[in-house]
Amino acid sequence: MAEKAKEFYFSPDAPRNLSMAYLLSATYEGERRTACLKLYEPESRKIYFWYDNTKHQPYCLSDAPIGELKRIEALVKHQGFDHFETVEKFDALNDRETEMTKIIARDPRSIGGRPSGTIRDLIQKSWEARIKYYESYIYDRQLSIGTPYVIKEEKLIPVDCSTLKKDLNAPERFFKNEEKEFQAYIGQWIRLLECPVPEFSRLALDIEVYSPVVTRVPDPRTASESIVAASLVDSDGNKRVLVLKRPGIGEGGTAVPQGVKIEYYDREEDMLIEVFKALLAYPIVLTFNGDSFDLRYLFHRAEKLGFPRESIPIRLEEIFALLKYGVHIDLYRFFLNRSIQIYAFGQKYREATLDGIANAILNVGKIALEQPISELTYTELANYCLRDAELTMQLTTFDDSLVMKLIITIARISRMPIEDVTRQGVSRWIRSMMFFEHRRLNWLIPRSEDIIELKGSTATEAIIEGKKYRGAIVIEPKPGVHFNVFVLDFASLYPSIIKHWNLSYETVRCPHSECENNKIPGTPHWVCKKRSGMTSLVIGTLRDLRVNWYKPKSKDKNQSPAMRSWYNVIQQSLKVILNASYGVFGAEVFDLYCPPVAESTAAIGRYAITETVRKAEALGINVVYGDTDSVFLENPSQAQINEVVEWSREFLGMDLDTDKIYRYSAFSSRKKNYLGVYPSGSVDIKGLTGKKRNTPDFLKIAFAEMISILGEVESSEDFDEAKSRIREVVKTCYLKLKNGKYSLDDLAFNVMISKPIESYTKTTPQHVKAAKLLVKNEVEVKPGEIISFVKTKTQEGVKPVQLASVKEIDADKYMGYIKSTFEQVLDAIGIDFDEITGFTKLEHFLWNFEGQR
DNA sequence: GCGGACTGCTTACCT
DNA sequence: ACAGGTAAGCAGTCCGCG
Repeated sequence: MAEKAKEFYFSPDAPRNLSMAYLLSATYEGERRTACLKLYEPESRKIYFWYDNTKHQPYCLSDAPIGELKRIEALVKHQGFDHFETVEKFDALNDRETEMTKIIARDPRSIGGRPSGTIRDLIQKSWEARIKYYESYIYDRQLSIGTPYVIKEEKLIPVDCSTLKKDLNAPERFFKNEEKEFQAYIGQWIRLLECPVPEFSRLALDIEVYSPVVTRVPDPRTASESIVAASLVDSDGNKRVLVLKRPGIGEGGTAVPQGVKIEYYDREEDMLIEVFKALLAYPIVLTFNGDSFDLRYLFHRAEKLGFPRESIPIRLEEIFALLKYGVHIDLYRFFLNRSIQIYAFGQKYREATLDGIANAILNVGKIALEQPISELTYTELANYCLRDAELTMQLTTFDDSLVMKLIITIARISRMPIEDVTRQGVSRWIRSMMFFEHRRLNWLIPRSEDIIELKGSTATEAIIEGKKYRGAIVIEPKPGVHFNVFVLDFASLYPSIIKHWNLSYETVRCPHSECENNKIPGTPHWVCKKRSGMTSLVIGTLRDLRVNWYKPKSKDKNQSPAMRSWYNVIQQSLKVILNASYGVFGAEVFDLYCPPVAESTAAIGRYAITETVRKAEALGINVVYGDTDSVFLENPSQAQINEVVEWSREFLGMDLDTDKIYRYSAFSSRKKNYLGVYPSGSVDIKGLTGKKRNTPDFLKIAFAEMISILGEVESSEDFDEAKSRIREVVKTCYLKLKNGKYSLDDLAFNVMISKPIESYTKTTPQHVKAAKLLVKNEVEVKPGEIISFVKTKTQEGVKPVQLASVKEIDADKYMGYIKSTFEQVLDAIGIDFDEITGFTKLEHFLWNFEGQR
């Protein structure tokens, strides 16, 4: 077995000379004790390993001089200790140059990679000891993940991307008004971001496992059951399904797609070898939940069947499953990332399941199963398994490989290996980007505890109990209908503030007494006047790039559609990073956590919007609403707008733009709750129940009908007609409800259960009650699932749709919902719900009477 | 023992 | 494991009521 497995394992060491290859990831190679880079060469479509030959070694830093450290016997005798060096670093926190001792080790685990007995533990204070070795390597060598390199005589040399794309030298001319240093810096970013991205040859993998108990998901740690099918779909369109022969199973059902032929195996071992061959044949392997299931199961199953470890091309970590040869991307983890979900895909999908995401993005779902896996015919099993791999692949191929480009772009910005960038959150991306910058400038990376100790905590009080500091302001809406409303907003407010006010962990509450008068409005904090902050520089640059370069280019009709969409990917990636750039400073998990920075940003935001409202009102403009970074102005003249915008640029130093214009907008007295009708008649809806995703479909549909009526309203006179049409909509809806015309699905509330059922200890919300009923009926319920339930007249008051019948529906409860949903809008346009429906007590009686007949 | 006022929990949303 | 602010509905509790 070992021999057979070994024959397909090839050694991908890079040759002495290699033409252009893209750097995808970095790891530590334990046997050779060096950093190892994975490079993708697009011509051969192979991964090559390049091992460090610059004698780079792992290290951490100490503020004690060498002489002092030499006296620590356990340190100099530590088996991982190599030698000391003295280095100069800039200590930004204290604004001084400082001498540090580099404690250089033979292997990374000796520094801090073990629970105990590490070098880190032997010294009083250590710096940069918690950075993974391969990260440290990337930063020290200033490597750009996702960009091309060549190898010449074993040396790794970056390719100048402007030789690949001529106009990459143009940016300096565009940003000619900026300072020289800034121009050069922004130019570097543009060359990094716009460097061409190759097509990546890749494979999607999915496996199916036999399960004796239908309701139990097979456990990958024990891997006690057979893998009965595996599907392999690649980016060239090749599709394979491998199926294990089992007694008593036959073919039957819909045939597998044309061009696909089921490959049968008598022995599971032979099938696994075929899967492993495929894992070694592709530079990138995609799975959906492969970290926790597919690759983990394959690994343990192979071990169980007697495969020697070295013949298994998978490297298991605690939570991740990586590949020895290529790069494994677990799309489940990538799509689960909140920033990706919200900012890159605009909340298109709710549940992070293959079925949920594929349905939302690709309009295709998984194959629905009528029977458990173990009872399917070979053909049914093959089809099912194949679909999963197809969907997994399509999640990276749709829109001209949007997802691959997004991943590469974020990897470029964050300086993170592809494996990490697809598995970690935005706070880790920003951490990595900032650490890279520290090493570029030879700054000491500060210790988190030192930042907290020096900068202290926050000074403002949050409105929400339990929060750390005060956030944004929402301006009280002026209820009613307002025509010709201009919405002005600050282009990326918080990043602009960070740039313009020089905010950074080292500049806020800096050590200079002469800066203390440079106060941040609404706080006791001050900001440095002598040095420019690193965060301010980095985030400011990314902001300028997005606002002044990529966003316009993504809409520029002179660019080809392909280029526009590429600029859009870059613009989106920047947005994801920028949106989180303020929040991370208020998040404990962030290594540069600095509450006064986040607090100051929010405080300046409040200052900016309040002053803007004051200015607008002083000019005689009616401000009808505003939230965080926007003001809604009723029927302003162009001259008035110009004046506010001009004032903002001069007085606040920030760009205020007209974001949108409404023919009219309608507010109730509720904040974050309004509708605005564009001149085209399309309607912008914010926060209204009728649009929320947990609202039953029948209500959403009726609500949409009302909205389309309101979209046709041109002037205040039109409201009379609209009113009577809306009345009909509500009445029809109510009648259909009473007459039982809506199906259970129409009536279902769809609420996500965010925790395991047992952890709802304080209260039992309705969706949890419904979930409990499901569990009672042996339906598994997992966190993150959407529970669909209807309101019933039964004991619990709710029932999951699967178990309910139309007869049990509590129509009165639903009537209350119709009322509250419509009221949010009717309030705003000055119509009373009971008046519009004409529901006098007598009529109520009559409706009920009719409903019963 | 009952119902209204209140608080706290939970979800979904806005920026 | 980016942040805080807001709305809504329901669960559960308190309190008055001869």
